[in-house]
Amino acid sequence: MESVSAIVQDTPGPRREPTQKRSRERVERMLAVASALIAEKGSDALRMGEVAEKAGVSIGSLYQFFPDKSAIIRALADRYQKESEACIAEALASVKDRKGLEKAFSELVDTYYGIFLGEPVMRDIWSGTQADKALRELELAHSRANAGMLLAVLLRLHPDEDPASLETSAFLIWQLGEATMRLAVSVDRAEGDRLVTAYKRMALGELARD
Amino acid sequence: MESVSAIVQDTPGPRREPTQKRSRERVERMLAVASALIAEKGSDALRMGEVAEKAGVSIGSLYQFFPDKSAIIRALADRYQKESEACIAEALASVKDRKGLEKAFSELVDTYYGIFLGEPVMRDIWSGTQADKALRELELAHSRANAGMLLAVLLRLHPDEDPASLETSAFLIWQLGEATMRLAVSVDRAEGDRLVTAYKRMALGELARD
DNA sequence: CACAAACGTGAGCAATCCTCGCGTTTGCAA
DNA sequence: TTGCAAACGCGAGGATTGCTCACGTTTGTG
Repeated sequence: MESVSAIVQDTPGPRREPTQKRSRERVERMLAVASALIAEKGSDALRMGEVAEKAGVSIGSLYQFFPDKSAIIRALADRYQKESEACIAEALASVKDRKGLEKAFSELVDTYYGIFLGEPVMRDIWSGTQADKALRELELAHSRANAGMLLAVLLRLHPDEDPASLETSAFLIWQLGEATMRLAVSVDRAEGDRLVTAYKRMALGELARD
Repeated sequence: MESVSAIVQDTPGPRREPTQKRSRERVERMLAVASALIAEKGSDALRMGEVAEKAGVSIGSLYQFFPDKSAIIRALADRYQKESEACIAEALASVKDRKGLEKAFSELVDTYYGIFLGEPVMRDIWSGTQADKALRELELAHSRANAGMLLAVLLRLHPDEDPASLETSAFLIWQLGEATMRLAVSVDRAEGDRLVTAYKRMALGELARD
């Protein structure tokens, strides 16, 4: 938690935190504009000058709250991560046995796939196209956090299994799930659906391993 | 094959093909310098001016043979792909039955992992950090070609299986293998080894599906 | 030897990220 | 109310870097 927020905001140096109501609204506008521009043209084509102009602020104001371009993207990524965490927690909350885990996992994958298909910004940010070290580290931190929720269930269901082995399984299953999502949304819909189905089969096989 | 070479060289517009011996040697120097710089500082930090300077050529000469920065990286990627293809073909050549496939696949994964660990340039290029559309397409084309070799074996071993389903399996297994490699080399060695082992288990499970 | 095509050059253009010095507004305590 | 420090806001311009282009040089060929 601590380290994640550090990656989100503080990499090149601290920036002013908006304390007044006026500037908080301005920051919201900046993020909204950035999100719209990424949805439209992709994060590679995001231009700081355009964000400032469309948000009705100066370039200087933009840099008062975001230390660099990547910080805007990381801030957006962090919002999506909060939604993801809630979504995963809800899906896994009521799991009581292996059968329940399989059902919950399968539905979670479908939900995630739907989110990936429907959220162009999230898709763009996590499309593995980021030449940005801080963003890669943030993604890894998010992924570990998400895998951790899966691990918690596995530890509960398999208390006599080697915890380190379960952790590796959970982490890999989660990472490969994200890789599958990225791949599935980059090919046509029919192939994407088949890939997600095949992934679920592979992941469930690993989850069923005793 | 046709489309791959198109992605490698011709995206922003054709450039001169080196016909004289002298210029071929110069192009080799440019690629060697670029490779060394990527190994040292990563492809994000590759500077065209530095490549030209260290190769002892002018910036203009560099752009006569590579239409843009990404073309240099794609040219290097293409060389590694040729090695990969040979490596995969050799590993899968003598597969006669399912048992043989499992052994060959397992060894192939180990070999690939070793290559990833030992080749900083290849690791960097395929680290999923490329904000470069042409390079992403090239990676997909390479991956489909490699998955195709695995598919050929599967079709041979399972002639009565649905070919479309086998193709999806082969493609996903290959893509997730590459994802696992990228992940494994980005964490510490011990965790990387565990992840590769877990991946092999998952992939072999999918390969054994009848 | 003439000449066309390939080769080689580097100053400089254009795009873009980000800084910095300075003016303005806000909240608050006296 | 008023004085003031801190927060806010601004945008010209510094710095970097990918890439172009007009021109000079070398090479192969009839």
